[in-house]
Amino acid sequence: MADTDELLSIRAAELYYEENKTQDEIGTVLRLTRWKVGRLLAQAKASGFIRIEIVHPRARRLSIERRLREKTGLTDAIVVSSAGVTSDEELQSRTAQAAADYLSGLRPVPRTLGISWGRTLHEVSLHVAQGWANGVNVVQINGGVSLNRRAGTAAATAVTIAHKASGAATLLPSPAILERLDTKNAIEADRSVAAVLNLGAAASAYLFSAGQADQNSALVDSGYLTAEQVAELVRKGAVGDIVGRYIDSNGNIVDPELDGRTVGIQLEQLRHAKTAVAVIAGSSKHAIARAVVGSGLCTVLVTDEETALAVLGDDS
Amino acid sequence: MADTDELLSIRAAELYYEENKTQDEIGTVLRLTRWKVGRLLAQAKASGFIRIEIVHPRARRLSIERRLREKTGLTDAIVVSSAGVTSDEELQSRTAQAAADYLSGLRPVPRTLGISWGRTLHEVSLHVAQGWANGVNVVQINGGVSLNRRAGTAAATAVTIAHKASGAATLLPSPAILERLDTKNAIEADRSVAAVLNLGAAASAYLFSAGQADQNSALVDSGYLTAEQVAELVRKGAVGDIVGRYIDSNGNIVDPELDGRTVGIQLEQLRHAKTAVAVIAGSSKHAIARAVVGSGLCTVLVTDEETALAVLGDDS
DNA sequence: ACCACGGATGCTCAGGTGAGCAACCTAGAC
DNA sequence: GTCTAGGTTGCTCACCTGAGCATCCGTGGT
Repeated sequence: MADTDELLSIRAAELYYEENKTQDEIGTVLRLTRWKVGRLLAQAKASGFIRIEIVHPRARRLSIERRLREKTGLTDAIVVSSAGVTSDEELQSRTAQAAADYLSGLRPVPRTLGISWGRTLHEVSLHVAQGWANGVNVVQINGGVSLNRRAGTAAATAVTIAHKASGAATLLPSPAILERLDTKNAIEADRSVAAVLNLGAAASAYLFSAGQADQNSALVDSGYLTAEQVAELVRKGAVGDIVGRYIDSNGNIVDPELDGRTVGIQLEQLRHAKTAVAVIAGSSKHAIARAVVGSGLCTVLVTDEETALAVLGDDS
Repeated sequence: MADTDELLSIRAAELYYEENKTQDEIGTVLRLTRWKVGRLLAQAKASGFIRIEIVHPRARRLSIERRLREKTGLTDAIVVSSAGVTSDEELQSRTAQAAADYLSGLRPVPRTLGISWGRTLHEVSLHVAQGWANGVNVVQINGGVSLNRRAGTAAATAVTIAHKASGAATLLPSPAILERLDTKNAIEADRSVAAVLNLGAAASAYLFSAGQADQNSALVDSGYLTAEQVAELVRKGAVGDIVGRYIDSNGNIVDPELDGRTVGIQLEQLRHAKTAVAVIAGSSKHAIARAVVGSGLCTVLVTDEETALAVLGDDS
């Protein structure tokens, strides 16, 4: 009987959703009362046989967003749907788009926006709409100018976002990581650098991404670290980096010595920020995303469906 | 504007389908009238952004079935959904189940049912429900006893189906293909074989599957043909076989000489049958399915979603 | 044989929703 | 400036649908 009912509920669902017949008509076809049909349909839904997906690059998963807000202490969460996505690139592009959208809608509009740099942030900058705000100044919060492969990408990111909001960009004229601690101290003490760091520390909102801890990291790519150094960090528990600083799954600095040579905003400053938007997408970044959210390094997370589920601990 | 509307329709769809809010509530959230929301929703549906799938082993694709009936001359078509299917085996199992279901519901109940043999048909026999009919006699319509690897599978298929309908099974005591034409003529002339062939020719319904033309064919497996012979048939245009006879994409016999040595029902007899049910599933059988349906070799097709679309010519 | 009980069934009724229609903008032609 | 055609908007109304409720039925206990 339960078996018959299950089969019937499937037949009813086919007629209802595929052929869009009315429950009454289905009743006639299957020789049931329309109330029975309604109950079968409800049963089919409850059993999870009916899957409704919104297939669109801009589609979001509100239910996952809600769960994220509730389970973690996030102020807000944006989760893009991965329905119909085939490549990781597409997923990252969708997420970048969503981050750009979120930035445009951010209220109050930040007077100063602190940003990091990287592939993700650059893509966000491209998706931001012209005139998304009026007079937002953008300041880089971690070092890294001009060493990376396509020189100027980091600068372009900040400039583009600022320009599209009729604001000015302030670049941080320093490498991301210095080889010697005293060099780092010296450069931080330099007036031009210190001013930018202070500006960054006082930003009204932050937008940053994260890197996974492996040889594909942007820091390796840019020549600040070697693949071996990253492997060593992983051995010490690193799951990835944000603003150039490697953290473990609890959000703690993995290598204080290395961190001491890293120029940019302190994690504690991010942790105490009113608005810190992390944009993290892709299957390789589940661990770092979990660490960032779990240790309160951001107040807003923009991510993809799978990463969001990983953060929630819903994956196997 | 069109862009804004598209985005709005996605937002509306999220709230409607994921959060199941009412159109009125959505109107309040998005600052729209409820009619506008209704139109956005309709637009989202029309644009194909809303995908509703019924995820269940017994789910069918009624819309494809209808198109098949309309576009081809089929009396009936059963198309199982491939939503959530990962392996070809699962797809074939679902299709076999559907064929068994169809057989049970076939009206008028056939007094004599002619069947072929093979992996697919065997699986159908397992899925047929005990007592699916009362007093249906089953007769094999093509040769092939006991030569195949697991001897007796062909016989078991017929016996099982007959037994479950409280009927008797009549086996065709002959190889599928003979090496010499005169041996074939002699065996056909033998009274015990001729009687079965006549019985098969007079069956009130037929149920058969199809094989693809490659080295994985059941006929190769059973030792009736070598892989080289099949390759030669393919060179001549063969796309697969039904009841042991290889046909090209137009449904014509590929090799009349070989066909002359094949024991079993003639294709013309199938073509003129009132009820001929073909069960064909799996990605490797798209071509043969198209040939069978296109040349009127069956009146009913039981298949999977992808194969059905291939038959309709919807694939690239 | 009788009764109590849980689950299924059919119904009422209050919303929710889509089709169809009139009013209204808007943009271009003259 | 005026007019017209096409598209959009807000609305009515009839229909569809889900929640809640009374009833029925079969089962197991006494």
